[in-house]
Amino acid sequence: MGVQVQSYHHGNLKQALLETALEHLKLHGPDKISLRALARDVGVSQTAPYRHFEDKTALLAALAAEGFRRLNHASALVTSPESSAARALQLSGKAYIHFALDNPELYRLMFGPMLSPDDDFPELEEAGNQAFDVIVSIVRRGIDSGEFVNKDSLLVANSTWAMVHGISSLMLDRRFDCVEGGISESVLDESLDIIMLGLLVR
Amino acid sequence: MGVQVQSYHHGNLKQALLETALEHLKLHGPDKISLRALARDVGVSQTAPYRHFEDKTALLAALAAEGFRRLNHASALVTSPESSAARALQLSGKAYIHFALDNPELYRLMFGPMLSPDDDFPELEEAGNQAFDVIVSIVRRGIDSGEFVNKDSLLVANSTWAMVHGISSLMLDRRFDCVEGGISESVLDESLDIIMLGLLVR
DNA sequence: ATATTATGTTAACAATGTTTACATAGCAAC
DNA sequence: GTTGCTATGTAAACATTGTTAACATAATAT
Repeated sequence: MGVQVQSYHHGNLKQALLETALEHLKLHGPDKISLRALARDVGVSQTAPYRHFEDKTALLAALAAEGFRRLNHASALVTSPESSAARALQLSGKAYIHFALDNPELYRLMFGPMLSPDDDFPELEEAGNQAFDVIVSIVRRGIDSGEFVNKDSLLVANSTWAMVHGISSLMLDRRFDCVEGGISESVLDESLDIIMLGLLVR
Repeated sequence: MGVQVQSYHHGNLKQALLETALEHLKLHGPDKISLRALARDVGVSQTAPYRHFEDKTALLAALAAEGFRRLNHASALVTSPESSAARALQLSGKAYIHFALDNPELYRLMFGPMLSPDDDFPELEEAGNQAFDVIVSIVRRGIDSGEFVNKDSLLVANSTWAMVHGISSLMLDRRFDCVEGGISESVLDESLDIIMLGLLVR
């Protein structure tokens, strides 16, 4: 027996903090996250988090980085190298938007004002860049294969990301018409079609 | 002479609070705004704001509404009924993005997580809708004149807004490549061209 | 075994949002 | 004009938060 009732050292506090923070994010917005509340939930003193995160902001940044990694994963999963670039972009975009709608508060944290682009969080920056790279590589493939217009691939990727992020963001704010309490796949498809039309060679 | 040194009643506290709040927004992010600091700056007790705003959130909502009104103004100003819808949309979009870049923290407040779409602020909602209407009316004109594809005008307007908002948001987060310390007009034009290409009848 | 480092705790501080009770001004009715 | 009513302001207090400083304990290396 000898169940480990209480040990002075938690053992995996950093991870535990991030996980409960993700839980809290599902309930309230990112601005409502409190270090002390996290510590309470994990069952540790209120200053313990400071052994693992310099700041509250640092914890939020780690959270956002995890968000980008998951977004990454979600949008990269659906693409297969066999399909056309256009189809890959469409599927990837839909997966992206669905991720945002499924994790609204996490997404708001990732792009919200709690994390200023001025402060320096390499982990966050890299995860964000990788999310962008998913789009870039599909766009490059489309340009190389002649499917897409022959414009600067970074510009095209940026525009594509802007479109997908814009739809996600407006939908989260209920400023993009969608079916009450859900999302209409056809609306999504048609919106994505509009940007794709600007990309395709005619 | 009898200069009015101190009067128990401020006279125009609500407006004064909003104005200094806009000042504070230029310096720090929306999450850094403090009711007490505003009261201090205006020279009034820390609880006086509660006579004019139920909440801190209510003040932020009023601020965001003012932001939408200004955005509105900025993006509607540049459109003239004589020009083509395509040109109007391009100019209006550029004005929109410039507004976002000129008022980064205000824009972040307008779309940030401090204001949940769940809570009810009629003033904010109306101002936001009017911003949308600017786009809708241009899109309608383009569809009616045969310039734009004959799709549902709300869908097209939504997509257009998504594009413009996406560009703005990514640029504010420095996730959209642009000239260091400024914005490249040509990048902006080309990005907007891409969405426009999807709209134009071919 | 001992020293060092990593990790956790307690106590304290200043700042904030908010509520309650009280004070004063402006104004309308009599 | 006095009397009340309402709008607007103040003061005091509370709970909560982020953060720091000083101390305690565990894990680890020497």
